[in-house]
Amino acid sequence: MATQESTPDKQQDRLLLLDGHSLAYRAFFALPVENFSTTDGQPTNAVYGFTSMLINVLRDEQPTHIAVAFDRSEPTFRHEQYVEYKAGRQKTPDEFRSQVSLIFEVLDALRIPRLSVAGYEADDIIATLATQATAAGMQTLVVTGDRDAFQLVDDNVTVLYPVRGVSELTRYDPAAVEQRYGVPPERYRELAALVGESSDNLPGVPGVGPKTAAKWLNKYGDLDTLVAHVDEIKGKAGDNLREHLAQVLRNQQINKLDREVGLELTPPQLTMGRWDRDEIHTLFDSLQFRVLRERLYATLSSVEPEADEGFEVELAELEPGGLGAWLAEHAAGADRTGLAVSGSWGRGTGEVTALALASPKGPAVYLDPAELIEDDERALAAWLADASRPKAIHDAKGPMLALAARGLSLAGVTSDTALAAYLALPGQRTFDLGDLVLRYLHRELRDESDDSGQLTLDGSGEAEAARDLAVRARAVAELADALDRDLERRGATRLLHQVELPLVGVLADMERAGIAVDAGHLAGLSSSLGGQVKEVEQQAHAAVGHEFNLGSPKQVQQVLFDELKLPKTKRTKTGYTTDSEALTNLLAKEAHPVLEHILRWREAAKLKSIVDSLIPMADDAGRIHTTFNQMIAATGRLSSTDPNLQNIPIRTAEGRQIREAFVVGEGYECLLTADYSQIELRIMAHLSEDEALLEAFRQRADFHTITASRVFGLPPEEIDSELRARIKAMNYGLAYGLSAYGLSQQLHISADEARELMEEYFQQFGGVRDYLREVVARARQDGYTETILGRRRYLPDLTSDNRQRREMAERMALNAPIQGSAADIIKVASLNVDRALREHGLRSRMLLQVHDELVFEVAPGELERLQDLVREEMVGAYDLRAPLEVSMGTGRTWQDAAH
DNA sequence: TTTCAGACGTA
DNA sequence: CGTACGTCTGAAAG
Repeated sequence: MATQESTPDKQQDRLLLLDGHSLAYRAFFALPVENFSTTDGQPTNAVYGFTSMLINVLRDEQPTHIAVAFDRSEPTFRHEQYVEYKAGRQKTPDEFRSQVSLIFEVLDALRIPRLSVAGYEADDIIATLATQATAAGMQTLVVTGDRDAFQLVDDNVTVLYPVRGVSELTRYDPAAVEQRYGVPPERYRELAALVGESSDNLPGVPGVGPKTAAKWLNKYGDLDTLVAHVDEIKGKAGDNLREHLAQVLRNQQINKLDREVGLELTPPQLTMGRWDRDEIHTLFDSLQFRVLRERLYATLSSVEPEADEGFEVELAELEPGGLGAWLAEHAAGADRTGLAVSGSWGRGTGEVTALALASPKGPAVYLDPAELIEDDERALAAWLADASRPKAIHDAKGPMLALAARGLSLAGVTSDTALAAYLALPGQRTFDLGDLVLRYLHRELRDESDDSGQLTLDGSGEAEAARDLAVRARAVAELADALDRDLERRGATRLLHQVELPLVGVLADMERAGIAVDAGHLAGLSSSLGGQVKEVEQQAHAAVGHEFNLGSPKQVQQVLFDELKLPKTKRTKTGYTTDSEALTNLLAKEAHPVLEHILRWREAAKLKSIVDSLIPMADDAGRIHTTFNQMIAATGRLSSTDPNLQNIPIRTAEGRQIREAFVVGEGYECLLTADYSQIELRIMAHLSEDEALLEAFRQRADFHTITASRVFGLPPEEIDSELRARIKAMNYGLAYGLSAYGLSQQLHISADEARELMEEYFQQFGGVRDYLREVVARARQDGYTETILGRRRYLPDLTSDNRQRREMAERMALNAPIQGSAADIIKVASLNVDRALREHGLRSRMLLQVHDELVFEVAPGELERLQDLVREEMVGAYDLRAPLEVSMGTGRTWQDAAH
């Protein structure tokens, strides 16, 4: 017996056994073959699903031993016992058969042993190996889509059974089997014999399901005893049992797994060999598995032990006045200095409590700006503002605001590690320095210097805080280098250096400027809306005859559906929706006055809450400062918080009154708004190169009318508002992955009409359809989409076997290049406008960015020059095949400046 | 106090 | 069964 492989374990060996056929077969039916084929037509859905599952289970279970068992095509001993075994099964489709050898190739490339024995099924091989593994003191994990394997489950053997496709595995240990089937694993065979297994053509007792079978087995203890007492069973089920007893006993024979198959390898020999990276690369390339390849590499590297070192810092102790010399010695070269700032920031300002600089060579310094003497402060200011002194910092905007509040400016930031990580991982919502350091450097964000703790200044936490900040500065410096390499690999270096990094300062300036509000106007709105809310509330209560909370969807549901018995609306997780769309539809069917009251109340209450949230936001100068977040939106857009000034109402007249509260500030002449017209549609035309769509833009008349005129074959003047509205919905909906069903809902037309409309649209604009298809197919291959500036969005769900998730990812893939390219363009425009304002020495300033709109505060006498400059920079931000157009408006208030 | 769901504001 | 966000509110969970 070969025993040299088995190690007297300090940690128990874990054997992973997979049933190759059953898993591949599952994958084959779970993944649509249209989406999983190579460009030359080889179907890969089964290989893909199998390999994906294999990678996941390697990652999650980290087995020490592994093998994959396969069935043979020859008949098995079960056929000898029962000729009808597995009869009536559909012949395996050719598309599946051709993939089995590909799976062999994958396993061979990964050096994973595969086993099959003539006359036996994969299950028997697995049963044999699991039995031997237990005897050898190993833990076994069986991954299979065949329920017969549940009979193997015990304290040492666990079955992982796929649910819903191939992406999720349920763990069956003895307790889980018992909970699911009501019998312990050793009784599972007996239960299956009673219930039957249709896929094996083993009929059970008619009318007996798992529940009844479990009840019987639990009552009598086991199948033999049940058989002995078969005459006691009452009812129809009892009659059926007696009638089908022979069948049950035969089932029990057949579903018993053979644990003594003769095999060439024993469990301790089932090790994963050293695999060749190049071989994997070539194979996965030929299968066009780019995403999977990355996942595989990530999985195999994650198996490597995670180093848990910290950082060493040598903290310099400076004499007062010594900073200039220290900086000259340690932070004057072309190498990057790590910078960490502590303090607080927000609402366009901030406060620095401390700084740490980690020099490229090693020594670090900790500074309390409040305690610096004038010379040192001057040296620090000069160094921070010196663009030729490269710096790395994590999330620079806040520190910039805090530094600015002390009159310090920050330049020369060649890496913002948070921003860089956002470009690498745009779907992530937070970019914690500690997490990134762990991910990229495999290190912990903690002090590991020999002398740590030695340098206690006064027993307070100050020394520790100093070291912590210095560690952050050192970590940022090292992380910046790792991220530089990562971004280079992802093709995002230019985007970082030419767009995102310079934008940080522009955003900080906008936040610092804020926008003036008319406090009196807001107060007036609040009270008038408050009056309306109260009034409508009373009307609503009167209409139903009692009080209820209009703000509670739950109570509204109760009133509408329980008390008033109005027709049920679309389901939500917890009940029936009461959203405005549903209530409006309800109103058309069954007008009850309370419906209107609810709608009006909601509208007024929403507006009031916006107004009331704005009022306390104004600073002493009467200005409101938002915070722009540059690292939230997965598409590359900015977002705005605290307050969100990107969703100030504009659609309704009442809402627009809120815009009137945003006014030009003292010392300025007026507000100017400039927005791109139909930027997303222009981008769609540009990317698709659809000639008809490009031509529609060239005509420079109303775009929706022109496109409608093409679709309906009518001259533009005969396009009424109804027809225009339909095509407008199409035009916009396309970029969101709108379906015929969705279109029909939105336009209140039948699904057939909607389908026809889409058909007619694509007859004229077929290039758009081709483009949208292509963009998804390409993203599936690459694993990501890309904008015009190379901003990526990673969409692993494009290959999910869950239809809902996959289709969601497909819509994201359609939209991301369009929305993201628009974000790229307005970012470039903001940068160029900002630069031009300074070059021309204008005092006017940029205040807000609202996705396709920029808002400016115009200094006296500068309006005309500003308009020219803004138009030029916005139009020139990117050369689209459907050239960018900008419309502008001016006025005392944001509302007046609308156009 | 925190978290979730539902509703609704914007592009 | 149309993308991307943020905020408010009530209600449930801690």
